[in-house]
Amino acid sequence: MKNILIVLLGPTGVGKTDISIDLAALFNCDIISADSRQLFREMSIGTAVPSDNQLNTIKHHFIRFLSVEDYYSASLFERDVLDLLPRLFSRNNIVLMSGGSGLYIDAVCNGIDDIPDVDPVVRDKYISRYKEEGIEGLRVALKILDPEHYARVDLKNYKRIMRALEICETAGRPYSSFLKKQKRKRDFRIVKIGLERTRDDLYNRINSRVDNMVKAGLEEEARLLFKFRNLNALNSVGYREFFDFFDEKISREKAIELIKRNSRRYAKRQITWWGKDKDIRWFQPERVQDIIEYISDSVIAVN
RNA sequence: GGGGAGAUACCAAAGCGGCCAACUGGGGCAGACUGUAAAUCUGCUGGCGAAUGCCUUCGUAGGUUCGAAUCCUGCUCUCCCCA
Repeated sequence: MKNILIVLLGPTGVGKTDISIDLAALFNCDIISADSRQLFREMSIGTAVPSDNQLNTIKHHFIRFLSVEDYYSASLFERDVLDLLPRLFSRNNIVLMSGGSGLYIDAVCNGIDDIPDVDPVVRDKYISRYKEEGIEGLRVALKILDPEHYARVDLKNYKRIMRALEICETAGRPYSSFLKKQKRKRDFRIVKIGLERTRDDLYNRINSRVDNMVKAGLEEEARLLFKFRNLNALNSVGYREFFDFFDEKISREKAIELIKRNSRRYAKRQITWWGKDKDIRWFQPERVQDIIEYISDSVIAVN
């Protein structure tokens, strides 16, 4: 096990991109982006993809390789990354994965259970059931189809219930029967590095980054994607708020304000997500030198 | 100078004698989350406490009352109208 996957994570706006470029240049490795929105080629300003310059210096994977109309998921990401890694490791025993999508990172590090794909017809069926009967209708159905999961899910979260129902119906057996929750063994070492800042610092950076995105033409980008507004990829901070502005539901100023707030909230959720992961070693972004040392020590420990 | 309106927790804003530590919204904080995850959902938000609870609040100083954010008086400040 002399191959190492360095995972650089942290909330939006901490400064992952710049550091990942520096680290990749130093260790001469590629970067795997673990970001569920940078996947899409039609989106770039609002998703803060690395600059052209950065993309030209370091080889990035999983950035802008899909269309917003394509389906993608954490498990596909796991599969694709695991397919790619052997090739990257054959050139260098270090690979850097950088991103903020916790579930995607989790899928690569620990694996995600095999669950059948959902039949779109079934999905539509439950969506309309939700529309007609509300969450109560979904609960009733789940209680019958999967009492075990019913006892455990957040019964106020319709997406959770819906997903379970979809699986129950397409698979013909309870959703809970698929959840093994076993960590997959990987044939490479994983070193998780988290970037952290004080809350004030982070929020200030997020706020001004949004201003910069707007200056860079976020509104125009959103306008071009307006027609895709119902696609999941566009249910993203920075776009949905502008869509509401285009619909004249809110003012432009309000939209920008909400983008900032929602970005802050997103960052908070990311921090909560990683809070319980004891394997993460946290660093202030200014301490790049410490990060480099930490990585070097890990490499030595492996060899 | 004269007349009127108002001062409520981080902000906005209800409450107008007891059910008020105080509706609601915003902001914030904390958390959940195995497939749409930049999504979806939950709790908390005067202080102390695990909790029954206790302590300090509704500009400020007094007063009325068994009891006041709510009524009365003085003071301070803000806003509006007339001059």
